[in-house]
Amino acid sequence: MNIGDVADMSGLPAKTIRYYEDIGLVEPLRSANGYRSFRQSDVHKLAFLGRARALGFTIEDCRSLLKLYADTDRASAEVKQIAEEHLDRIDRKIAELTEMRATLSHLVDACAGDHRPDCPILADLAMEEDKTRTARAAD
Amino acid sequence: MNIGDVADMSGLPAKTIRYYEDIGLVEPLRSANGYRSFRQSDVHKLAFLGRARALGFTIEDCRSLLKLYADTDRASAEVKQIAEEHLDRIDRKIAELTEMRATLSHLVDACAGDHRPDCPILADLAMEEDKTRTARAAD
DNA sequence: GTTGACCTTCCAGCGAATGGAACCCTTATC
DNA sequence: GATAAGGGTTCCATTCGCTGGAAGGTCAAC
Repeated sequence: MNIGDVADMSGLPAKTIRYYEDIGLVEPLRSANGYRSFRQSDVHKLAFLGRARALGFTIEDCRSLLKLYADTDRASAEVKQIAEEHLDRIDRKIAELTEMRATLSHLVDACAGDHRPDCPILADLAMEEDKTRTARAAD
Repeated sequence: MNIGDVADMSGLPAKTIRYYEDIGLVEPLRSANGYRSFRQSDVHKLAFLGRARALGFTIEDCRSLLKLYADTDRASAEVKQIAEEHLDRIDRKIAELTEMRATLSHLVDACAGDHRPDCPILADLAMEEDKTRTARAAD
């Protein structure tokens, strides 16, 4: 199979597939004309990568996961550890964003959003000495 | 003030402050010896930037916000629009992460995490035809 | 005069692709 | 046989927001 077909089947852009070959995640064969020639197993691997990336695993995680997948003697504990660490990362990210969201939506609500220049958002960012600072302290 | 003092006061690393000068967010003066010489207003601007970045605003947002802050004829609507767009970005990101989290924690829970090789996490990533796929479909 | 803590510039790298240029291969059509 | 469309190839640059490090200049204290 050529790269275009594989792109269609795996849902990954051809560019990304080439990149994945570059960094050693897949190793397609080559046809006589120099075109990459993908086996069924390559397509399967790429789809695996697509799903792992969609779950937010890093490329290095993906590399480990593929290795574990290939190793039928693996311990599921190893896989689970990678997934749990990733889950932690996600939780930390969500917590961070949720905090941002709270502060920001607070400020947005307080802003009239009209033609006048007075703006609690700017006042907060500038840490001006007014009620906005109190609002921040109250968070 | 030299960059080290400003770093301490603003909470930003010196490297970051130099970078912000590079991209035109601050324009400190220069002393005779070539050292950057920061005014009080520069420090204020940098602290503003630090807070805006902590809320997740992009550098380009920050540039706009600084411009609006400097413009006493601004309409608060302009500030609010930037903040609301950012809030949307945050909401979309949170939604994305929350979905990842749900799927992933599902899989983690289903994985024994012991010495045996059987692993629903890998099975799902590989889209193997078993109960895991059903679990995914049920999400 | 020498140490050590500052400061300077410039270049490279992170993650994970993505865009584009310049060029080759294949197939169909005129 | 020429040509055009639609594949494919490589390589280099760019994104975002810094961060690290090398190589060197400056300054105050001892």
